[in-house]
Amino acid sequence: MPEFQTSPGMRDILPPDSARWRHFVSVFAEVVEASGYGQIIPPLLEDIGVFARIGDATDVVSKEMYDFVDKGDRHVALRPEQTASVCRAFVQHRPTVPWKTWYAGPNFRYERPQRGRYRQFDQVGIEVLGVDDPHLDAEVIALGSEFFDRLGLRQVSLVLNSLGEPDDRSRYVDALRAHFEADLDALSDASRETLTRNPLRVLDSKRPQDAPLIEAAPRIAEYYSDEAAAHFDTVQRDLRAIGVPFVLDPMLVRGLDYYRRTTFEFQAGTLESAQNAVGGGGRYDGLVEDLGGPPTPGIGFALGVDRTLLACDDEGVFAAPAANVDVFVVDTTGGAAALAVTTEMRRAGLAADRAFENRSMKSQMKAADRSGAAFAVIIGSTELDASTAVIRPLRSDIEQTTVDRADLVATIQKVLS
RNA sequence: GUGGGCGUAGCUCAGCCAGGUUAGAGCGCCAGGUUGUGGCCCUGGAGGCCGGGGGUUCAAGUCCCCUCGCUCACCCCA
Repeated sequence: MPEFQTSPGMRDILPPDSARWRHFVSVFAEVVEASGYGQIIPPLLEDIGVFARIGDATDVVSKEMYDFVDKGDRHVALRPEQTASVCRAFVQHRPTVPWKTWYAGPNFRYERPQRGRYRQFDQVGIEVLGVDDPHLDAEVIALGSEFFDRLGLRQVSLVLNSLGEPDDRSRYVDALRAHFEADLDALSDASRETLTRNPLRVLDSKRPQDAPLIEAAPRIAEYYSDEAAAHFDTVQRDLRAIGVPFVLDPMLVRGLDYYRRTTFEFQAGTLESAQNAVGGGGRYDGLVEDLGGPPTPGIGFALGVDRTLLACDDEGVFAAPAANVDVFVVDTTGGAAALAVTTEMRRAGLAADRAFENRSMKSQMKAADRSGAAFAVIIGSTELDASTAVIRPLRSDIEQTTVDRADLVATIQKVLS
């Protein structure tokens, strides 16, 4: 074992995996920028107070924060998510609304790593601030669906719920607590523990023991105000109108305290139970105010890059990695000719690679094969003396040809097209 | 934070239960067979303090304890 390895829950993304990582982000950027969203790049580090507003009842804040005191005695934390940062930025810069933003980048949570869960994990997402309109909820949700579609992932389902207005939500939480406390013995130990911190999350328990009591629990819909009910109705009608399939789940309660009204989650059908959520979001109308700004409605979602890529693997979305280069230059005369030829090709816009250390032709040809290049250009002493080069197709049975060095780049460009 | 499984070559793993001379395989890598040509085949080579520490023993990759790491699950979340 080497002396140094990646810290727990951190990992290197190596080629060729890094290529699909970049592809993922660029597809996302295409989808949301075509809908008027602009990229925001918040810092990785914020005053810990920014994230504390996510909610004391959440593990994300209470146990999983990567926080420390810096040399200036500031208590800071690596961001566990980006929504709070976006809201902080809104309060700080006061852009005109609607403020439609997207982001991509790593977040940090100090948890035990497992499949699809890392301490440093990447998310892409969008946030819209300053608009209280159910049609926006529908747009945001639809963009998430559109992205998975564009990525090529098929088995993703959209789960939808509404937590009601804050008042509705708190009346419901009270009712839930009363319901569970009336029959505390029937609840699992873990859920009893959850109940004291956040009664809503008991609904999320997957323990069979809890199923009957959860089934018998009051439903959030019974506590909606007229406004909340109307808002949610419109969102559902919108989604049907534009052909975005979804399933309602009154038990969908998202983990972060700031959610209210519309909440949703994207679940991958190929991933097993607990880690099947590849993305989630909802309204967080009070968050900007909590951070010291004016009352401002907000909605957004975040998608987990790692988990979505796991789902992509299961569906074989990224089949064969593409070749890195068009041409591989084999030079058995010392290597200077390969330098000249690859440089000329690169300046002409071709992707070209070569071997070093003056290896044998056999060795260089093997490297050419491995590179995935469509053609090898071979320069030996004969070609060097005659100012020519051999063009050898590597992916077909076509005969190799010899061309003048002066015509080499033009010829390659022609055969590649 | 809790529990299970696993740490042996660059990678995937065998060997451990029933300790015994020099620790293996496949793939990958390098070289040669092929004095100018990749893939297929053949031959050879490099590459291991068997995760680390302690213990038992004449003897430990193998048994025991501790520790670190990875992994899966719980919890929580993306």
